[in-house]
Amino acid sequence: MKFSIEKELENGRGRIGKIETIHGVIETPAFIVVGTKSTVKALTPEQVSSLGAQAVLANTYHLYLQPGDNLLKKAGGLHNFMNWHGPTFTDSGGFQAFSLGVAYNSKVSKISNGDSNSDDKEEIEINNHAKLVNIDEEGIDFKSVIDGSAHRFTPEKSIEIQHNIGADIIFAFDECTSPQASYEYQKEAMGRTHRWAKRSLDYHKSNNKNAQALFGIVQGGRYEDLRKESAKIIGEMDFDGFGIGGSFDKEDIYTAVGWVNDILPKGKPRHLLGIGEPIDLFGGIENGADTFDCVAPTRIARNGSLYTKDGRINILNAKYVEDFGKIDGDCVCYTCKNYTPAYLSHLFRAKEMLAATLASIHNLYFLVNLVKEIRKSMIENRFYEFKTEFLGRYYR
RNA sequence: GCGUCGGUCGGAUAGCGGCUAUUCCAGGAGACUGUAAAUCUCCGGCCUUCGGGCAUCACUGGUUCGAGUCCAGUCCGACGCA
Repeated sequence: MKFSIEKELENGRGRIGKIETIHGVIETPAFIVVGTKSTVKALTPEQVSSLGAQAVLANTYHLYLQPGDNLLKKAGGLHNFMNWHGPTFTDSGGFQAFSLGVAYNSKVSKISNGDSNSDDKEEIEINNHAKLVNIDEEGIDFKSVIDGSAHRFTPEKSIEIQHNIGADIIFAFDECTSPQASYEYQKEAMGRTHRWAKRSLDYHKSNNKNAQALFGIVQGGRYEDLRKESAKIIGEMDFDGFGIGGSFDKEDIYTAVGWVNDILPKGKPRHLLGIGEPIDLFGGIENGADTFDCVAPTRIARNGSLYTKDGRINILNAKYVEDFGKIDGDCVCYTCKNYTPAYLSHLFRAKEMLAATLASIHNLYFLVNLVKEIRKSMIENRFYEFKTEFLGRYYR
């Protein structure tokens, strides 16, 4: 993998660049499409490609459980198996430390809106009994979400699995924490993530035969001193690039990204893990993130929500039943060019599978294209104007 | 005409003398940020000073401290017999 910066944002940390992999180039900044189980839900790779996506991110935990990383190896790797021949990423399974841990069976999101009350703490207590993970210094015991069977991930194991899966860019094994975790816990988990980063890197260096790139992951929650410490420690390790992970406060994701990116080495790419609301993309790019991934566009699509330039809409609302106009104004995606709100409304109400496909195409196009527009605005030195104009309309 | 069974929210249901009338679907709204997710949450008689108050199980009476539930009659429906 090779990364180059072509231009930097004036009065900001942003950059325009490109990541070159043996499976193709990613022009950054870029929105990476999530395909957890080696498929972008509801879409064929041809559809993903034709809506403009440059790369796909799959998940180590899920593919390890099903169909198994050895099967992917036999299939000739992720690209061949899923018939996506562009660049790919795999997440390390570190997010599942959170989603199947304290977040299991709860409403806790990795993005906190600030207010934490006693009810939440009570909920966390309950979840400690239900959770499917147990974390110790050496690694994480996971229970399978498929059949409840027990599995153990260590940094070495995660990298071994990712080598078998064969994505172009892979991530160090980390622990994604809850935004509600205490400072003390964030610090403890961060220290563990740093030790795991070193072990991930060591294992990778001595076993990487396929020119895969390894990204280290910065943690530290919402605390400035921890974020900076993490960026320094991870940034000094010999990774090919970096992920910025973990939990954030909704209002200052960008602030935290800025703290980190001022410390990380400039010449290597930075991936902001799991972030992807329009406002977050502007904030992340402005503060020096190069790539993003997020389940939101495909998940909310399947649940009937669509991005429009005037904000999110719920196509299941009664007002769309007889709306034969446009879904999103002058949008040129396949869905908008060919179908009306009334038709999508019908497909969702009738629970037809095409609903998920058409909505996913639109939402992915919306975000992929938004990042491309942001990139273009940076090239043309009008990033701030574009940001003000877009967000002013989106959140009006 | 006789007999049997039955009428509970838009539909389908539970409820077998007692407290807030159950559940599913349809309907209305909301949520979703490195996917446990084609998922989840809330609303659904009227009034309210937000404490609560008043209704309601086809209809009319009755029994009872208390009735969707028991009794009688009426209306409606299904089935059976003529």
